[in-house]
Amino acid sequence: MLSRQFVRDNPEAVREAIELKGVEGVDLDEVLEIDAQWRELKAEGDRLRHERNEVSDRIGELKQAGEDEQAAEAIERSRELKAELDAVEERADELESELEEWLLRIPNVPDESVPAGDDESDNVEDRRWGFDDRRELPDPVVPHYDLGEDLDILDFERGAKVAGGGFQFLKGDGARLEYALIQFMLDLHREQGYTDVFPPLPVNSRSMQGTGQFPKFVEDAYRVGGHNDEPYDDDDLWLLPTAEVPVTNMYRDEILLDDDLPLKHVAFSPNFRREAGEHGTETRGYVRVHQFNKVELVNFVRPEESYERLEELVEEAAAVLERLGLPYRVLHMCTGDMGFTQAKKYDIEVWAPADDMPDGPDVGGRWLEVSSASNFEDFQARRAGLRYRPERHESAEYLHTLNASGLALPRVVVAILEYYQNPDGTVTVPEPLRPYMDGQEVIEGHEPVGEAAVGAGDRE
RNA sequence: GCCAGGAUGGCCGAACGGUAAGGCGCACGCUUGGAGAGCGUGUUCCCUUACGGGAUUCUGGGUUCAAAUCCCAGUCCUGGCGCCA
Repeated sequence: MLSRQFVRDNPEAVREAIELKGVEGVDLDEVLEIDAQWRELKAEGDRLRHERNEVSDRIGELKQAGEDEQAAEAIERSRELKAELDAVEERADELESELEEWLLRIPNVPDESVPAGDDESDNVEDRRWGFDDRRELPDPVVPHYDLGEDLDILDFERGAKVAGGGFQFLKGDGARLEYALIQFMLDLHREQGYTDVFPPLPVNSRSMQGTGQFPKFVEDAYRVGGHNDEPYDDDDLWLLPTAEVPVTNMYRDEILLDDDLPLKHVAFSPNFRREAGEHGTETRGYVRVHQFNKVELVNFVRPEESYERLEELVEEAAAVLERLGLPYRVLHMCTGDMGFTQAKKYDIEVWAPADDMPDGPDVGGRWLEVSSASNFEDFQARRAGLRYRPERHESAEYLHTLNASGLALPRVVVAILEYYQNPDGTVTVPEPLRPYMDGQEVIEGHEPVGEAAVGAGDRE
């Protein structure tokens, strides 16, 4: 949320941000008008209340002095003032809550360093890593969704049976690979100075609003009880779409010490997203699912340090791919492709070589986003009441929040299954993961269970 | 889930219908040879160019001319009982 002061003082910058980010239904002129009216009523209310306070003081004094007649007059005057005041303040409160509603729907303003652009085609590639000395790959590379079923380590059909489309089982070495990745990532980030947090998985509405998911993106969330269309209040529960929500809200309405900053938390959690209307070959398999695991990095920093921290944050997330030897690129997101809450954002995309996509790299395959590193400046901090005290005697200020995935597990699994694939249909386990898999070097797959085994031709 | 008690500034803590004591911490100033102690001022949010004003005792309602104080509902905390992987 932007401050009222900022919106008042920089209407053009706000107008531009609304347009760039394609936010509809926000009439800035009306917002400014409401703000002006509210301030007027506020001044009038303050004046009336001041007078009433004076009268009230006098009643106390008169009563003490035993001047009952004069006290009765003053009480009468106080009654009149109260009636006037109620009318003015009721209207002022209405305007103020309208104003708050609007402010929650106004997007963050992009930082000056963000490249201008309309959509994803205008994003600027920052750098590529790992393509010069890449592995020799089988031809063709089998897509992860086929290979995963061949090896019987990914099972989408049974996931759909048990929970619905978009849910899956990881089995045997598939599950172990996932666990290994989680432990590996947590260990790496701990080396980078992160403190572990394992968050609650349901979060209340207030938390979803604090990080900026609500009110705009209610339809993407899984609600615990009740329908998403039904009205909700601050206490209703939702399954977290990312650990960013509980971890950023962890210090909500608190004041941190200057010494606490920068505060770096790493959180592992499953994530739940409805992904309404997202289907097709680009999302086939383990690429866009309703439940997935993610290791999330959340930073709380002093405002003057947030942009430097963002650069470091990208490195911290990318380090996962470098240790695993997976080629990737970093994209500088343009103004038109940034989300509602971000002031600046980088995407890290890993290379998945199997499915050639038009916007993939020249060597074939496609890019899969595994992390977004974002600086929210004080946008989330203001929504969530996250402050710190720069100097001990000074008043508290909003701090800056940042986060990045470090990383989203499924797409890393996809990249491993495709990039570390061998011609015989096995998958080499990247070296750094072996210690987490009892030294296992190769994933060779499993015998299928049930009648599927007959189809595989492995039984007499 | 039931019963009882509780929630006051950065922290502790008083006031229990008449408009928020006091202490600690922190900052600045005075004082001092220096340090400490002492004294003074300040230490939440909003409106206002300013002067100044308003709000704020967990949250939301209610009673009253007036609510930290009385009543109702809720949230959270503590203790006891119950249940439980």
